[in-house]
Amino acid sequence: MNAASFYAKAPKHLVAVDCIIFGFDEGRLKLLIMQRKVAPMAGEWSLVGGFVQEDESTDEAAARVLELTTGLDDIYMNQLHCYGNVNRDTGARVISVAYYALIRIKNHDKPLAREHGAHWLELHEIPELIFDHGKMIEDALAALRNNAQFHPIGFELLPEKFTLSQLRSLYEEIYRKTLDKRNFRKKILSLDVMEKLEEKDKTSSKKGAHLYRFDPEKYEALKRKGLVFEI
Amino acid sequence: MNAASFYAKAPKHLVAVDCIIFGFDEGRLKLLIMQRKVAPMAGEWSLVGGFVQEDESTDEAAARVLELTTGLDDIYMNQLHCYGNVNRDTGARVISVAYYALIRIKNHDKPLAREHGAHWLELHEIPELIFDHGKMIEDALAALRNNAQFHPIGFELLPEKFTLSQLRSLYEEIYRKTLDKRNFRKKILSLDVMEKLEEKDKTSSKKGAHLYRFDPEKYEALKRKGLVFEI
DNA sequence: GCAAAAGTGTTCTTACTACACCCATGG
DNA sequence: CCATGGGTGTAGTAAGAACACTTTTGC
Repeated sequence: MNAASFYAKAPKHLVAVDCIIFGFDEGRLKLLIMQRKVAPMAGEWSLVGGFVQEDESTDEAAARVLELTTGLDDIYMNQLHCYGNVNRDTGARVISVAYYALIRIKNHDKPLAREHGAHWLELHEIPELIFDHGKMIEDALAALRNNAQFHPIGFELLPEKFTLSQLRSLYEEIYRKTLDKRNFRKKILSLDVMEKLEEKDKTSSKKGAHLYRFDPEKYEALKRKGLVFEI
Repeated sequence: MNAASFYAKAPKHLVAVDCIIFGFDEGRLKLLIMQRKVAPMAGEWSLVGGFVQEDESTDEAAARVLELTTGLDDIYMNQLHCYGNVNRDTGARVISVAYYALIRIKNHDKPLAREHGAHWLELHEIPELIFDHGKMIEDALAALRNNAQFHPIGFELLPEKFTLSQLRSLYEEIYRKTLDKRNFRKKILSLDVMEKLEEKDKTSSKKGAHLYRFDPEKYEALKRKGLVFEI
């Protein structure tokens, strides 16, 4: 077989990207989902997605789709899985590559999201979704849990400056269990990957809590020492 | 936009699967790689792969491709990652979904593999591969290491009956470090996921070593107790 | 002065690490 | 009888889990 027929003989497929967009606000993990605009399943709840174009990688397609609904670029994004069942999309055979993104919910373009019919919902509020999108969310949550344990990705969900209480309640949300306040502080501070700021946050207590900032250089130093971030 | 044009307007892509096939033989981790038959890059070393057909899922395509070269079905296989860069394949734009497979090297159909120009090579013998296949192997090794630590997948690479020394040397290969004999035995036996057989294997010692067999039911019992397999 | 969240240490238990000798057997 | 790999136990150390009170300050 020559090269031309090798490639020419092979079938072509629609390839989509779907984004599981996590945010953290008011102490709760949230997901950005939207109401589908086209048939089949128009009006039903769905993840944010789109087709991969000729001139873009799947990563680029996911970033484009994300920016279209949130106005954000340069955000943390990870490929989750490629969903390739023949009948997963009832409108046509579509292979979908799913990505999960972690965004600072305060930073996103709220009017733009509204315009696209997108809404932030807490995990327990998520309605039934089209196709295999429910499974995608389930898988993304599992991946987020695994990933958060050994990589400093939690910080992607918090504002740049945050208190230890906020950080702890984020991990409590991710792991769905309460964490001992003293042990958590001891552990995260022992890793020495954050800078302690002079400023205090007084929005949630009269005493005020110190603000911290994740320091990528300190994290690199930790890795150079051969130690692993684990929380 | 109506449904017809929504799907019709989207571009279609060639979608391939590539398999990183791990085996374990003579105390060494090995990979099955082959010499490519078609241009471009004919004759160069490559992973085993093929195009996803209209009527099969990506998982099915990977299983088909694997069976074509090894004669084996019902083998352990995991999706690794979808590689979607525009120019990753120099012959055409091809999106590739990579899978890694763990096989019992003794069981595969050797003549069939030879017929396809496939060879088992140790990790340090792997030549430069076409496209991004080298990166795929790197990623697969990292995934194998992560996965082996918390899931009982090592057993997929060993014969049904194996000695503790074989099991330990497999983990030494995967982790690329020596493991203390006594601590390893203590740890793996404490998990209680293997059945100790009466038979002994005398091929590598005069005294003979007890054979063990992985017991999926014992593993399920471990999980029910809320404990995690970790080695 | 009191409510509400911030901040702080110690003890106990458990799991991992390091380490060296005897055993059984085929040749 | 000896060379070879199989098999075993203990002591020290480090990390995680459990747990309660004092501090600050706005109202």
